[in-house]
Amino acid sequence: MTDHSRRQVTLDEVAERAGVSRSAASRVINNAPHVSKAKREAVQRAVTDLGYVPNATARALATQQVGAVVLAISSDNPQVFADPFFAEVAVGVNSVLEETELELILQLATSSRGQTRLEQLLRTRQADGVMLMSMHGDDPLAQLAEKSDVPVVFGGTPTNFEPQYYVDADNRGGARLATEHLVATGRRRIATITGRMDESAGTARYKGYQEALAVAGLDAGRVVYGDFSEEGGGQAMEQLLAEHPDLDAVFVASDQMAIGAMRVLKLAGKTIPGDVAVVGFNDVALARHTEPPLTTVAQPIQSLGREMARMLLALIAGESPTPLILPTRLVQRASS
Amino acid sequence: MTDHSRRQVTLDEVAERAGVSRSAASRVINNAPHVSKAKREAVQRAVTDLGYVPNATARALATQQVGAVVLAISSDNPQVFADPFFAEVAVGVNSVLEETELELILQLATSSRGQTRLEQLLRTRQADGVMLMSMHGDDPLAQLAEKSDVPVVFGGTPTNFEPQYYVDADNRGGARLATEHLVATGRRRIATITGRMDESAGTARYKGYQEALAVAGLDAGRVVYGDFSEEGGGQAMEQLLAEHPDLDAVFVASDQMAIGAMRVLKLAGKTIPGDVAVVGFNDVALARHTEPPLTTVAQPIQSLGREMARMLLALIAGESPTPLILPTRLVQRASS
DNA sequence: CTGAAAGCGCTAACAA
DNA sequence: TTGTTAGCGCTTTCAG
Repeated sequence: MTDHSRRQVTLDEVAERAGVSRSAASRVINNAPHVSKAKREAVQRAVTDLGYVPNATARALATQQVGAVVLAISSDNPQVFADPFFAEVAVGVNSVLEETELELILQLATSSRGQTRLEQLLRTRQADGVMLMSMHGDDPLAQLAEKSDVPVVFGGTPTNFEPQYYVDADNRGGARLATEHLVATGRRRIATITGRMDESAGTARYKGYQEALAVAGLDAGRVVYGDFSEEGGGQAMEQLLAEHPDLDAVFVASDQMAIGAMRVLKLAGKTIPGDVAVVGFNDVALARHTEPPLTTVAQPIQSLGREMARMLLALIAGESPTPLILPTRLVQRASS
Repeated sequence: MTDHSRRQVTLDEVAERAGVSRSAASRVINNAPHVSKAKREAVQRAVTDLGYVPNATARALATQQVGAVVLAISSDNPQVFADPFFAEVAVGVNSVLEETELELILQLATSSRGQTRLEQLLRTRQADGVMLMSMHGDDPLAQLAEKSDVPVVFGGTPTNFEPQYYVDADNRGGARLATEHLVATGRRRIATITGRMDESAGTARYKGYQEALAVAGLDAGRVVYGDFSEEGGGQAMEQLLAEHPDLDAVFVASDQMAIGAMRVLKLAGKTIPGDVAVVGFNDVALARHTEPPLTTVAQPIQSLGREMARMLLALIAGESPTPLILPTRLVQRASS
């Protein structure tokens, strides 16, 4: 390896080596026009000879563009990251950013410190754009982001307003799919355990459930409100069993909750899917391994990340992309 | 589209508003000494009045410090991120960085583009420090990082050399723990399914297994080499069963593989842990939910991230921290 | 097509 | 304790 790595090679050095002015060198680097072929080649040679790499900071200062975008995850609960969801989104985002010169800055806003930083970032434009995944519905940061001067795209939709630019999974459609499947397989007394109703994923899935039952002309009254946790899913199932002992199926708004629910169901002596069919949501890795394996709704998580990044790029380029809703699909396994 | 430009409040404006020189203002901002109380307060007032936030880019250019560190994950396989491991490390890292002014840049180096960028970064100091998790042993990037001018701390250890600064989980100790547990519960014909031997986690866990058996005076010859995947775990178990039908326990170097192995074991009519005891490694969420629940070795993943970040901070501050090996612990469940 | 010169916003050495 | 003065490395008018 060449040992030019000691001190940084500057543009001036390149220019001198190539025997041209700094501006000419600059033009070549940014392949701008108005440079003779001869000079262009001389500069290129100097660049490889010297191992020149432009100083991103200086460039950022001169162009007033940071060269970095932020993936911000705002949540009141650091626990959410135990979920592979986050990682997969990041992979998707990264895959499209890799094609550009942009860096990816990660901003987990769980503590108040983290939130303050995100706020400042939004106010002072320390990034060229922000992708914000807000894990609870009425996040003040979400509002602030929407008003910000910095281009922002949302992952998922806040509950209290509809952002201008977002990409979301089709939670409602997925829930409808799941419930329709239950109807199609002969179930008639279909209950649901909802997610947190302060998250749009929670409300949307509940709506999907209602819609499907309305279309089928079935009663949508067997409802217990859950919290997305395994623990909570179990409790909800107990309550459901007590209030509606006749149920023959349950659509559970997350796999975690479904796992808890299945445990309770088995404890109560119910067979799955014989007595009660169960469908979950998310298709986490665990779903394949439950007893019986869990029918569930899969979301295109990596695509979500990818599309968020693409949308942000478009925004930065001055375009006006339209919001996106990505399709979900039913994954049938033995529990229904 | 909305006009995303807005002028930023500069230090000069603050200085003027406060009626002091720019250097005085600067000193206050960085709370340096040599400023009279009166001026200090005047500046502070101006700052809040104007809503001044320093321009990080300009500061970076002037100080020659980027104000950001990189968490780089180098792997030939984008799939590794499906693992929550990555997310948890990031959370740990973030938690300590949150206490500082440093940003966290994520660099997933799976594609050659990503690797090139990481290389450039290492060569040209576009970050104040790098945390490198290298997922396969003889990663050329690892060598490059070690030679780099930029402070680097490794997560896990490469197979082909020992870096100066690293934090790793005690894979060897964990494997020994697991195997000793098997010995202590009366098993005598203990097999192992190893991980990939081009990853240090793979070789270290294999060594731990060997050590424990050597100490116990038992035969350590029932070995099949695996690849950390569920699929591979199943195949390895088949081979093991064919070659060593007398085995009464198996230490499997990852939970994923253990799950595959348990499936094969059951198919072969073996009871767990009656006929064959099984112990895994990692304590993934799934381990709690297998049938029977999987005894496994837990690693302190978040701590790993936290300690990496702390070590990097120390390095940046000019200290010489010592490498760290974090303890693992046995989580006993029904499979052993 | 080419190069000189004026910044981008901040820090830091040096005088005063 | 103050303020003045150079830069940090790059981009970008603006004349030539």
